[in-house]
Amino acid sequence: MAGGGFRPRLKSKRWKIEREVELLETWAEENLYRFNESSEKPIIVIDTPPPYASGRWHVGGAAHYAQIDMVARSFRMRGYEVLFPFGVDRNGLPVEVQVEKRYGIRAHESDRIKFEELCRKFLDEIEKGLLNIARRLGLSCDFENYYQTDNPDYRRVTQSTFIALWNKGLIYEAEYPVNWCPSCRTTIADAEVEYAEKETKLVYMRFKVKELDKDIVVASTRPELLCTCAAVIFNPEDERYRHLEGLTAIVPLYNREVPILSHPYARPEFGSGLVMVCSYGDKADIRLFRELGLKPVIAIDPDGRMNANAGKYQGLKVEEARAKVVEDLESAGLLEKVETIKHKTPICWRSKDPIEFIYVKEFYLKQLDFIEDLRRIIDEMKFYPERFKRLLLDWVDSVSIDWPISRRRFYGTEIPIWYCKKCGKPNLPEPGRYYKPWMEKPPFEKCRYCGSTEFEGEWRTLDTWMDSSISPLYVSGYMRDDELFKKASQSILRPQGYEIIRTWLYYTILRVYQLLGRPAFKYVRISGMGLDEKGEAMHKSKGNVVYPEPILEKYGADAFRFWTASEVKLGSDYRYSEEKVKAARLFMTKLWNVARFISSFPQAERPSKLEPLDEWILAEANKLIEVCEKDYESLDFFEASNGIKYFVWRILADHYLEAIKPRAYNKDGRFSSEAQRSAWYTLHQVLKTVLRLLAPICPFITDGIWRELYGGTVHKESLPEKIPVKEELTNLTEPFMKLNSSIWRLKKKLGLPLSASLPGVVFAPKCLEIFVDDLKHMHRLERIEFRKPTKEAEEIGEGVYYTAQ
RNA sequence: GGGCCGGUCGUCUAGUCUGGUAGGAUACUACCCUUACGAGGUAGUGGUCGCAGGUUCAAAUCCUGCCCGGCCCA
Repeated sequence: MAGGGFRPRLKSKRWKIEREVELLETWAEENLYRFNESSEKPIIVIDTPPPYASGRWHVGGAAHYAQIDMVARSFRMRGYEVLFPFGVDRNGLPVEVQVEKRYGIRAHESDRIKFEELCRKFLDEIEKGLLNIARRLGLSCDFENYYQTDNPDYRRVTQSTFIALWNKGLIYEAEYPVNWCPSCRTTIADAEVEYAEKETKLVYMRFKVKELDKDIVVASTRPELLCTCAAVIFNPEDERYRHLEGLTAIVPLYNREVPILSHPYARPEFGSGLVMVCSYGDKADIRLFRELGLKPVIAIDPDGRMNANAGKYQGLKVEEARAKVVEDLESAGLLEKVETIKHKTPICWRSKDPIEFIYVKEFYLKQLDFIEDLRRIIDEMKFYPERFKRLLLDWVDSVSIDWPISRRRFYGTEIPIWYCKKCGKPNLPEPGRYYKPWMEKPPFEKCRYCGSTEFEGEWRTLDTWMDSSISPLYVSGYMRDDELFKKASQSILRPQGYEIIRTWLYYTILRVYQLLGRPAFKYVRISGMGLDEKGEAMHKSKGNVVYPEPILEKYGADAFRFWTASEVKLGSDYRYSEEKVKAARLFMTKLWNVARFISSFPQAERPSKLEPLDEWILAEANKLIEVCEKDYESLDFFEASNGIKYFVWRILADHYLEAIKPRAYNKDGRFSSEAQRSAWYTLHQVLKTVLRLLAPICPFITDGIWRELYGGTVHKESLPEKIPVKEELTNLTEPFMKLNSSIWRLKKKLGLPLSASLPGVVFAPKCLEIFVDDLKHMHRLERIEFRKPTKEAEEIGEGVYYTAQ
């Protein structure tokens, strides 16, 4: 074989992006990622976040799913049977809002059956796009069996869990003040409330004190709630108002008498230090009414208008009433002044409109009773990174009311209840099928309480988190495949972003605990958010959304995936940057060409004795294996991807490949055939190691190379095992690389091309003597000595000397 | 007001747990044309590590206070 004739088996000079699409087809044909239920391997279930089908994925979303796929693939290569389902979340308010917008209709005024159809049509369109991009990213899910949270089977399971919890006595109906979104016309849970800093007017109003012939000034941002004012409070420490304790204030415009009390909630420095307590301006009001034993008056209707309790303001919207009240106070001489302040206002997470607190009868799921248990079982789950466990526990600690689970909306899982027309009591069906009480006859004849036969079906739906919070149960076979459920349900991994810890994660843990009495997850993996190039969250309204499709087309899915793996450590927010995807693409080219070079040489058996340099690169490869294993075990890809890149580019390509070229080609037979075969063996060994380590991150190029050079698919391989070599050889890496750099620098200084021979003597560190043959030919050295340099020798690098004589 | 995360070459970041020459990517400059790769290679320019104190022989790293940005909770 000496003397040339080496041609790369990989022909193209570059990894072609079209090959990715071909490989997708190959994988599909080969059913490569099918879950084998009867496998003997340990099972891991990945509770993939079902993306919400109300919009397209931006690069952050796509990156997140690519990472989850890396988790799935790395588990597969670590010897697990991986159940990696793909689901689409299609329930709930967001889609209704979009459909209302698109068709200019209001759900409350539309025919429900038609409205449902419009929602489904809209969802189908969006879903198609989601599935396309998910496939194109190379997600190794079983796309033939993806689930939808609005299909009858999923809704059947949601309803069954509702019925089960009802039978356990965990669900009750009650009339409490709730967070109410007037524009969505529904109750929302605390977890769905956001806060926005808004400019608000702080209105200073004059109240008369009945017992004294004197006015007091009360400041409020909600003057329209004067009609509900039930008390005026001041801070007990506040000297200014101590004398008012127990007196009576007279509410302006309404002339109602209310007590003046002291309570620490009033902050002396805010406004005048006097606060009016209304039902209900904010959450604190709710608490104060309860603590002070006040009687609430409700003045706002579900559609956000003032009712009869507001007197002359009846029928006005909240903002209109506010302006009118201020006007009237002014003309009555009761307005002291108005200040503009910044104020955190609670808003609805979907409509972004301010929420109100009104009395509504809703169904509640008990959660306060479970706080202690939740704390305990959360502690049993393993979090990556660990710090996010704290975040969840903090949320658990802040839960203060039970979870309102009924929604006055339409596109969701129906609450499976029929009310007896005679006695009004709720009758629930047996679990087992999907019920639509608003349009179906009940599956029973008589009321179980009074025996009457006339029923009225419940029209409301469930909070969509009632559906989402059973996703791990659904995918692991709960109520669908008992065999699978038994094997799989205690080994579930939840990957998700930190922004839905208090919703999806919290609710799932609560629900699974209530249903099964055990932790929902073994592992929880929490990732950061994808931001734009400036580091800001992407929002349609901000116009800074970047979509992944053109990027995948331009740079390929592997480059995109490599970018997301190597950008930041797990848990940190990551910025999208086209420059970085481009850089990842360059690495794909580099890897391809490394493989292309290696593909010039035949695969050889391990020779009885490896050349020292070959053993050294294998020792470095072993180190890389360790780094990757550790990273994959912690469900992260940052260290692995960067380690692989550094190894392939900076160590393997720059130093090892350059060093062994003379020996691998062995053009004039200066090396023994055994030494040559040692290089051949090592080259392929190292390439195979790299391909297997990188396969979870870049499944296309690694499989492309593997199939062409080694046959079969890399995706059926395990992660590589270390090859037994002397590990301490890695101590030579730094001196070896420094020596090479020194000589390259020297040749440059002397104006010699790198291919020229070097006439003088190089003095190198003693430890590198074992590489002498390779070093000589690599740099075309006349003489290299591993001893103390002579006096004339000049230092050309750390520990490296040269003299022309 | 409280909690968490972050502030490091022009830009994006690693290093902080476990103190010891601040590493990479990108951009920029010069050179090379070496039988895998010019979508390469080699070499180079560029940093008072947010600010002020403290501990230490030694601080990007540990401690205290402050400033700025983001997120979450009151």
